[in-house]
Amino acid sequence: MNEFTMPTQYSALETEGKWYAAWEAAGLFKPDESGSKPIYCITIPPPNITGSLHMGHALCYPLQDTLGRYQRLQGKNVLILPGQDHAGIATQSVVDKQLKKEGKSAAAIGREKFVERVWEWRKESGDTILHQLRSLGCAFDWSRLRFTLDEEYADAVLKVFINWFDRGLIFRGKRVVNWDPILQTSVSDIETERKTVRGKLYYVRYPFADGSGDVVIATTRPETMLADVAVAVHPSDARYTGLVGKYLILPLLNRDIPLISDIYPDPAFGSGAVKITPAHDANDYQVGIRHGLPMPTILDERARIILEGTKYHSLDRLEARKQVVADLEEGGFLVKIEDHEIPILISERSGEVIEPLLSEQWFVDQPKLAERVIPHVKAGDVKFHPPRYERIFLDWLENIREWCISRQLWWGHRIPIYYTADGTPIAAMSQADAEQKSGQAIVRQDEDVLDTWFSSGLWPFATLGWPHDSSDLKRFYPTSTLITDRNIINLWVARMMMMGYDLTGEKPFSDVIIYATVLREDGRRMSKSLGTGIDPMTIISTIGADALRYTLLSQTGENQDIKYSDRKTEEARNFANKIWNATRFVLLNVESTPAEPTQFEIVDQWLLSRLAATEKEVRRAYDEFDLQSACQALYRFFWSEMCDWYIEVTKSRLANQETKAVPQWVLLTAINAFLKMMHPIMPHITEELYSHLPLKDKAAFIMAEAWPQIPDSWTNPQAESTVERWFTITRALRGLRAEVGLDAKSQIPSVHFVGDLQGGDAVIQSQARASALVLGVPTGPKSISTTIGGVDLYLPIEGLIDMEKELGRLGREAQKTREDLDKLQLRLTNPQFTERAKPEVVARETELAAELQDKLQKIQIRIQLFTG
RNA sequence: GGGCGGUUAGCUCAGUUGGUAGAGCGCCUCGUUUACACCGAGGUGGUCGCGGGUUCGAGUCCUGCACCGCCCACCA
Repeated sequence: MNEFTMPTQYSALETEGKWYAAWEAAGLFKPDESGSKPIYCITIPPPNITGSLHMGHALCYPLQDTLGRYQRLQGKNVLILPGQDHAGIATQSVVDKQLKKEGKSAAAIGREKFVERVWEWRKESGDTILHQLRSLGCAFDWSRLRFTLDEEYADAVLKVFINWFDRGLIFRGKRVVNWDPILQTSVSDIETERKTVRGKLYYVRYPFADGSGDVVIATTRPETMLADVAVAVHPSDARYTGLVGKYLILPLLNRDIPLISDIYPDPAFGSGAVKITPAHDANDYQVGIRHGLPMPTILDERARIILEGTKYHSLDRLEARKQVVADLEEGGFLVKIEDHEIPILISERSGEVIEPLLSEQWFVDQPKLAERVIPHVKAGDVKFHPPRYERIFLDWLENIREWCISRQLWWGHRIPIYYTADGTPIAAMSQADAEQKSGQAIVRQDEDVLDTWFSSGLWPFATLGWPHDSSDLKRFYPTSTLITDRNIINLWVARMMMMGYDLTGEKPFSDVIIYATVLREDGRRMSKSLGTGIDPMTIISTIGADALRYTLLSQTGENQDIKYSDRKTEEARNFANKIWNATRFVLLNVESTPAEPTQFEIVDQWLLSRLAATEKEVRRAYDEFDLQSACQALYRFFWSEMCDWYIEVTKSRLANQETKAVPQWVLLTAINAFLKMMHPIMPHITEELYSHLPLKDKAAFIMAEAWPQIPDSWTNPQAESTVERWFTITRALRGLRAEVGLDAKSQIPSVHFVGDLQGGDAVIQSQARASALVLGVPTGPKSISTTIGGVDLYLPIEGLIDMEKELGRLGREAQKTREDLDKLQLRLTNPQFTERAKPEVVARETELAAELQDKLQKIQIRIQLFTG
């Protein structure tokens, strides 16, 4: 396709596909293997293999691609390393559901077959999202693709476990953990969500064993009384003075339990007495520990009651609640029921209410690891963008707790713990290793797998070959930038920091960018389950990846949320079309690169100066991850300055053989620079247009180009202010003609002016479409007029317009001017202002007041002329 | 309960160290000029959430409050 066959509408669909293949074939996604260029590296947040592209991804991954492309243009050796996360719980759920549909179950087919089955599933449909990232234009190095269950990666994970186990950073313990009764595994605190629901508060009477009255307790979960081992009251609570130490009869089960004293109960809440169920409540567990209480468990892994020989046995927890309440009532133990707001924990994965459950799990000593990270963050070794997230991050690290890393799943890294006959745990890479290590026979391996975040915490270095001293690790680690969303700052970023500092001795990355959440236009969340999501692939296949990228990236700054809307993608599409057509215009007018001119006109200098300013701003914006400003600067330069003004002003010069060389050169230079600066955000269209530019020295791809080098000498404030004054005058003239209803196309016979046009006569005349500019006040016919930038403009309009209307307009203008002037004078006559304000401010406002004064006088004269 | 972000034109948002409020879209008027109607020209539109304070001067700084959103938190 050459410029003459370029259609007048840009078709993203025809353009985008071909370039991705071309870049990849040219090896542009891979870093240089040799050379001394500075390094830029991102290991992308690995999407889940179960995932498919959503709007969050459509922001996150192009953002990383944009930074990578920018850094390439800046001459860096760039590696953007892609990968995928095995996503333990999510993936296991998917396959579980499939099995269920087939009438099978994981339990029935067994661990080995199940894991095989998951691998099969991954082969078939686990790569969907990787293909989608390609259609977004992401220039990732697919030759280095990593998966958290790759053999090498898995090796690294196990080594970390063993290392930490041997150092005492990993230990086994019996704790109350968050149990998900649907997934039937423990989940960590940060994988749960707190909610408040309307519920009931039950007041229950526990009689004293000696028949001397009773104690009333309040509970939201009466069914757990079946596992009560005590009732606690606060030591300062006068109501219970002298009663502590006595025994109570646990209703329904008729067991004796002690009344104990502990600081946990809040005397102001309920009756001040709390039933203690250590195995099914984290707080009660602490009380149980403090008092050495027994900790019977009465719920199984599906949250059913396990109490052989009672009527409650095998009831679901909610069924059991009804039964217990009914029985309490019947037995006369139920005092009252109140409505109550109950805080509950929801498992983020299954949506099920979490059951606190006492069980044996593996833990990581996070407080110890965090200690090492905190000073580095405080010292600024790792910077957050926006910076407010640093505080949030540190707060969490400073209050961090143990991390439960064992999951009762099959899909994942199986915990490398082997037990000898006497139950001693040995951490080793294999059973053989364990036997060698312990000198004993191994009877079994731990059944659990590791929390997915344990393995993804190693991402920035395990993907580069750690723990081996690989050349990639040496060259690309520490990585440069991490881009992620705020929901996983604690879940993932913190883990990478702790693991990175502990295992590599270095920070995993220098900058952490937290990007905005993409909401719907109405401000609601996009959610697949609610059907409120918008599929990015649909957008890509209608208006193109570039437009989608621009839509999201042009809203990306320090904001917390951005709203997606079709109107915005339309804007982006229009911008792409504008870029297409303006370039098309230039190509129609420029057949080859002219030599660099030695003489420029002022408008040329103006555009080059604007280009210089734009380049500076865009570079600053990219460097500070402020893509919003980058887009704004590029949009303004291209559309307002280059298209609306420079091209329009220059058309006549381009039509003339004698004068066309200079504007041709300027336009080509501006477009070339613009396309490079725009390329990181809109890679396809810029690559396409670049390929058509008739440049002498040109890289094979814009992607492999260098960032535009703008000479300092192009910065020309003088030219900028002069030319912008011409434009202001032009706009004023256009305004005058529109005011009186003259067609925009028709020529005005002549415009009179008084004042200095600073060489802008020709530009003003042509852009305002006047057939002549005449110096001096028009003598004969009546005119409409205005004063702008120190120039009085007169448009003779006798017979063309309604004189009454014009008088009205002049009256309004006079009034507005007077109001402005009054405000200013009020300030200028205030000694407080003239004495305390900065002298330059006073000077400027004094000058402005003089101008307004002058303008007002002239308007008044015109009114007189008109009426006279 | 604690913390963070937001509140500026009908809509979505910019607004640098305090110095007469901006963009895009929408709306209105005009327009088939050697790119582009996914366009061009002009215009309408804002007591900058509310109340105090600092200052000659506040969208911008301080302080209360309201509303929206997010995060953290062991009250049965």
